[in-house]
Amino acid sequence: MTIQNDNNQESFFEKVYEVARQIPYGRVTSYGAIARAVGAPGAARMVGWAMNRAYEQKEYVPAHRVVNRKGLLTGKTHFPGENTMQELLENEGITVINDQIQDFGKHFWEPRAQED
DNA sequence: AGCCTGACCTAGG
DNA sequence: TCCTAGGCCAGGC
Repeated sequence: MTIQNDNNQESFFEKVYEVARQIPYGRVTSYGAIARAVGAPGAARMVGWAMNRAYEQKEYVPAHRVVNRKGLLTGKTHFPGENTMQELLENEGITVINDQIQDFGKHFWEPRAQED
């Protein structure tokens, strides 16, 4: 049975948050990857915006684990403080140099819509 | 109500 | 191979 029906009622943001919460500790993913996971391949920009509102969500959303496809911390400027995002990632064992995640492909985690 | 912007990505020249 | 343009959905002015 298709799971899409159940979750389809949830708005784009809700899906994004759900997927974002599934990002394992010490892993990172990209906006576009999440966009695909929620069924909106071209709406990568929206994902970033959803992350902007992530802090308003009841459940914690690891927005710091979401970067662009290059592995660059493009959203770090939107975090409180200066290197908050980088510090959070480094705290999880991810090396970040000059806003660039090292071994990005190694830490990359491809999300998938809740089909479990 | 219309135009512009935004934590991006893919495609075409 | 680098650069330019368009698309995506929602919110602000």
